[in-house]
Amino acid sequence: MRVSAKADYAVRAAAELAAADEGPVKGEKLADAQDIPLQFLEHILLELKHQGIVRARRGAKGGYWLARPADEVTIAEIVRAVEGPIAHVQSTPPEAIEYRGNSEHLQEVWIAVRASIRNVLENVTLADLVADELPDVVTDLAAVPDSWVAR
Amino acid sequence: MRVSAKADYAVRAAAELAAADEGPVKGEKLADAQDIPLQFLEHILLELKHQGIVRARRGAKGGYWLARPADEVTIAEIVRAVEGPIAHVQSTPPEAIEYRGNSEHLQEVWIAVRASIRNVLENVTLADLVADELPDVVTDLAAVPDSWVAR
DNA sequence: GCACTCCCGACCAAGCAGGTCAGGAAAGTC
DNA sequence: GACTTTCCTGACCTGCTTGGTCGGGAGTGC
Repeated sequence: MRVSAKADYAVRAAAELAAADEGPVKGEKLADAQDIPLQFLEHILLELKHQGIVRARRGAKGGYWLARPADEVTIAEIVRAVEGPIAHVQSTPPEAIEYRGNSEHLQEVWIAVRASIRNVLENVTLADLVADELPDVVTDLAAVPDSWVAR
Repeated sequence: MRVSAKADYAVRAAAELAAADEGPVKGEKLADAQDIPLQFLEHILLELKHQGIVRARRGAKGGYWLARPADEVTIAEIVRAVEGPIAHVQSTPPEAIEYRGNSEHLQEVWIAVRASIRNVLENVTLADLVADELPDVVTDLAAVPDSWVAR
C-alpha cells in the first residue's frame, strides 16, 4: 500500500508538461524543475510515451509534450502506466480472488479500497493539479485535520 | 499501490481467530482453513503477536487467539502490523514531502488517497467481517458495479 | 519424560526499487 | 555533410522486499 518513487516522479514530470505553454520541453528541464535524476526520468518518460501519455521528438528543439490536453489526463492513468494496476491483492485483481470460510467478505473490503483510491486518482486531472482546482473529493478529504496525522 | 500476500494472509487468519468460539486455535488449523503455507503463516502470526494483536501459548492445547475483542480490532491495524504505514510515498509519509513548482498540490492528492484508504480500513473490524455486517462506506462502494471491473 | 505447539533465526530464489552507464538513432543547424 | 542536440534503449548495479522453506530450541500439558 505504498506509492513508488517512480509514480511520484512520473506525476510530477507530467505536471510540468501540463504547465508548459508551447512546444517540447527538454528532459533536463523537467529533471531540474522537480529534482529528479535525469537518466532515471528518461526511463520513466519512455514508459509514459509507450503508454501514449506523452509524445517526444529528438534533436535540437526536441523534448516531451503531453499527447492529450491536460484536462483529459488523470493521475490514475499515469500511476498505472508506471506501476501497473492499482490495488491488486497478491498480484491478482481483487474481483478474481476466491475467499472461503470466515474471510468470505474480505473481497468486498479490498474492492472498496480499490474503488476509494480510484475515486481520488481518476477524478484528478493534470489540469486540476497545476491550476490548484482539485475536485471536491480531494479537498474534502484534505480539509480534515486527521488526514494529515501520521499513524 | 498493491496489497501484499502477507497482509491478505494476516487478515484472513485473524478473521478465523475472530470466528473461533473458545480457547486457542492451532496454527495448522488456521493454515488449513485459509489455505496458507503453515511456516509462512507462523512468521506472520509472530508479527501480529509482537504488535499486540494476537496472543499465543505453546504446547498441547496451545495456539493463537485475539488479544482484544474482535469488534475492537480493525483491518487497518492488521495491515499496518505486517506491511508498515499505509500509503507512504517514496517511503516517507506524504505530509512530510515538500513539493515545488507545478507539482505543489500533489501532496494534497496523496493525503486524500491515504485518507480514503483509511476511511475503509479503519472502519472495518474483524467482528464486522465475520458477521458480514460491513459498514456503509464499504457496502456503498461495493454496490457500484463499476467498482468490480478491472482497469 | 514425552508429545505437542509455538518461537525464531538462517537461508534462499526471484524480482523490484532506484538508480547509473554507454552508446545508438533521429532531428535540426550551419 | 558535419556537427550538435536530444531522445531511445539495453545492460548493468546495489540493496531490499516478497514469499517462502528448514532446522532446531523452548515453553506447556499430561
